[in-house]
Parts: sequence; C-alpha cells; structure tokens
Amino acid sequence: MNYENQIKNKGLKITPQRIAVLKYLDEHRTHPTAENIYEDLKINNAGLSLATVYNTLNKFWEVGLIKGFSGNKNKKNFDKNTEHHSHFICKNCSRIYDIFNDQKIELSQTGHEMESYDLIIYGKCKDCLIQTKKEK
Amino acid sequence: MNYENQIKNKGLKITPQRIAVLKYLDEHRTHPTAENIYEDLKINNAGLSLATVYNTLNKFWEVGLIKGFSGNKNKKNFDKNTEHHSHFICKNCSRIYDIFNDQKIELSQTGHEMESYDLIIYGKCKDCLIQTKKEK
DNA sequence: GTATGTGCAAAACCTTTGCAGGTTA
DNA sequence: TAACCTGCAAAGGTTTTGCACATAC
Repeated sequence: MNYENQIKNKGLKITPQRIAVLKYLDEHRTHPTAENIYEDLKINNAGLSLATVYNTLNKFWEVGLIKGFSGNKNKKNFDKNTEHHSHFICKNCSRIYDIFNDQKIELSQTGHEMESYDLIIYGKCKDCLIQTKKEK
Repeated sequence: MNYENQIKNKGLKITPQRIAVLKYLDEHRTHPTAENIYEDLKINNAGLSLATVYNTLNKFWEVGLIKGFSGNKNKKNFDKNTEHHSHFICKNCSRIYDIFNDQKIELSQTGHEMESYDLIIYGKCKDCLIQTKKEK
C-alpha cells in the first residue's frame, strides 16, 4: 500500500509533510528520533518544522501507523509498525537492532488484560563482540 | 543486607541522602519518579535537593542497585532492582504493576549477547476491567 | 588529605502548544 | 467552506551541570 493510502486509511489528511515522514520511517529502519527525521528531511523539504515532525509522529503513533519507544537516552525512537518485534540495544555502540522472535509474551494469572508490549533487550551486539575479541 | 552495605558493596560512598533514597525505593514499590522521591523525602531530610536525587538515582542505576525505565509519559520511573521482573502499565489508570513471570526471554541466533531486558506490557488492569464491567 | 558527594541555580534538552496563516477534502 | 494541518516562536517539563562547600574514607 502506498503512503497516501496508509495515511488516508487511518482517517488522517494527506499532506506532503506526512508522506515525507512516513516514507522516511519506511526507508530508514534505524529507529530514528524526531530530530533525526527533521534533520534529514529539512534538506529536501524546505520549510518543514520540527514541531510538525513531532505532531506527525504523535498522530501516527496514536493511530498505530508507527510505534515509539524509549531507548537509550531521554529521547524517543520511532519505528514503522511491524507487529511483534522487539529491540536490541547495544550498550557499547548504542545501535538499535530489530529482533524478530516468535517467542510469545504471556501475562499469566494476573487478571490484567494485555494489549501490547515493548521488549527491549540490552547487551553487547555482534559487531562489538567481534571488536572486543580482536583487541585481546 | 542493610542499606549501608548495599551501597558500600558497589564501591560508592555512604551518605545520608543515598541511604534515604535507597530505603525509600525499598519501601515504596510504586515505581516512583525522581520527583516523587524528592517530594516525599525533603520533608524529613531538610536540605535534600532534587539534583542529588537525580545524581543518586543515576549512580545507583549505573551500578545496578536500581533500575530505571520509561513508563507512560516522558518521566522515568525507578525501581529497586529485583532481577527478572517486568512491568504492566494500565492504559486506563496509569498504574504500574510488577509482573513476576518465570518466562525466559531469549535472544535466538542473533549473535548478540543479552545482559538484561526491559519488558513493559500495556493493557487494562484488573481493577479497571472490573470497573468497566460494572458500568455496563 | 584526597577523592567524592551535595546543593543551588542556571543551563540544556526534549517535547508540546497557541495562534495566524495555509491546505485538504 | 469547514475542518484540519503547518510553522514559528514561546512555553513547559524533565534532567544535567558547574562550582563552591561539605563529607566520607
């Protein structure tokens, strides 16, 4: 489905800014922050403002087009919504990896009702592990 | 183990402020924010500053005495570190529940090395579910 | 005695908001 | 046309920092 329709299907109006942000998130699976998106897009979209990026991200999140999560710092990272995946954050290089895992998260006998979850796994990533070994 | 020793064992100096913060987190399993802690403690610890609460929390987090996570808003919640537990956040009432689950989180065939994880489950809590039923 | 921690206020930082003007359906 | 969206600048809220003083070991 093209970007216009994805936006339209959620009952949102189509604007060039929204298309640009959605396209960006679709093409950059690096879990960018609002600022990352703004910095990259403002070059080609003269006049795009950071406030609009935030507004757009929040709207998209609200309707489920994307997901936001709090990674390393106090910044939020955004991700085009691909259901049921988790994130691995390397404590060394801070890169964020997608983890597609068929592990089912369960909420046993609590009486609560699960709607969604965020799973963030911290550790040392493959690349940094290799680097460490080389240094030894 | 008493608070003094827990702090000392991590190589940190013992100060009245640190003991107070650690004690507070031990006795209040409500996942308070830095501000919650500060507001409650300043009554009995005249002169305790918010900056010190932040410094202390960050130090404790660094050495693993406590854990921080980003719950609902843009605030951080803190938690005395009890290994292997997750959090359930009610989308309705915003309460945060501890979930002790023997489910093992695995990181299959990625090549990365897991050190820890944060699992936050969102949904509707027991109490709010009952409330909803009553209203019907 | 030296390294570390604390308190204060200011700064830094991220995110939201009000409003006027512009755009979409 | 009516509702919605954008951009700007300003405000809001949270967290960090610099520095002088105090404290722990």
